[in-house]
Amino acid sequence: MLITPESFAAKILAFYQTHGRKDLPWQKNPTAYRVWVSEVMLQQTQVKTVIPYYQKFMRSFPTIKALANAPLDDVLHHWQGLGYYSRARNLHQCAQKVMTEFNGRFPKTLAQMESLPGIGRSTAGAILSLAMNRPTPILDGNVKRVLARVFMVDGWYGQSAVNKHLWDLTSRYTPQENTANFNQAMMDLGASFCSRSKPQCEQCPLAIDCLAYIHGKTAEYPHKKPKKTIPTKQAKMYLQINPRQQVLLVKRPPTGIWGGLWTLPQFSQPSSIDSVKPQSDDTMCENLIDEIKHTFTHFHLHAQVYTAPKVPTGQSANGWTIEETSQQKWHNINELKRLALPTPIKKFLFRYFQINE
DNA sequence: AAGGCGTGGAG
DNA sequence: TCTCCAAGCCT
Repeated sequence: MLITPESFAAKILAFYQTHGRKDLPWQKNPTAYRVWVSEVMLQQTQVKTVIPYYQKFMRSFPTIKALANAPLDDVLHHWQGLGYYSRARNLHQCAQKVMTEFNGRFPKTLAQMESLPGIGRSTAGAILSLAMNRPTPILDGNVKRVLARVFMVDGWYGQSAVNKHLWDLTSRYTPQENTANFNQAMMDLGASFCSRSKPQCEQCPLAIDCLAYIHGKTAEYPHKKPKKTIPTKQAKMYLQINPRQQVLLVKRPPTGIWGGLWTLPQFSQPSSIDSVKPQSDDTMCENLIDEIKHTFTHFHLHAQVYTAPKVPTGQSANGWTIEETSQQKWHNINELKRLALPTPIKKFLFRYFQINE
């Protein structure tokens, strides 16, 4: 016998009263702007990581108008270290769109909300429910985990059929009343008792209704994503300093890895061959000074950093190709801390030039 | 429909 | 040290 939506909502709302989080920075006077910024920052990012970014961001861009009028580079700088930088670009574009197309106020329908860049179905639902108390469901990782266990949903989240099933479930079980508290509580339950590992089912209000718990299979749900070995990309980076003590940096194209951020001029091997080591060309007078190893979601980066009097241009030997860039510029050393730099590049540069922070 | 897109915390 | 993956969206 499946739990009814009424009973489900009642239990979750009771949980909200006793265990719900009510003091997060974006929860005091939760305007659409505040909820939106927090929700975008929280995409695939933990609360603890987000909080300091959120607070600094709000001090710098207190209103959507201020955000829309800010240079994109400033927004990217505030996003430095958070990752998934297209979020910052979309956030900026979205602010401008809300200003010009919606007179500076977020729309109130789900369809209009979802039409905005960087706002998908779940983020739209979160803004509408948490900031406007409209009865829209959400489906973030926490809600997915709770539902996958309570209803023993088979399959991995990445499969569209599974995602659709979970959307059907959250739509059916999200109440029309008190939707804000319900949605917040579902996320809080998923983040606390119904955690990924070692869930505390004895304390969960849904324990007696939870199919996974009843069958002793909470550890099996949600199903894990199939693991794949990710490739390693080799790269050569060049640290070039001119007589005025400036360093040459390139701005990466808007899309792709590290989109819009400043990094070192870089040669890459399109195909990953782990055994092939890049070879220094003596005529270039290169000096290997450091090595950068960094792991992304879908590949490892293994880069050698060289100092060179001049960065090689065009097609290099052995199939090494220069990475596409949108812009290049000499930067003063003392201005590096104002730029949006990828984390491993920032660590290298700050270490090399002995910059603090 | 499945893969691209960051980083750091947890175990 | 290594694996897994977190308040997803876009293409």
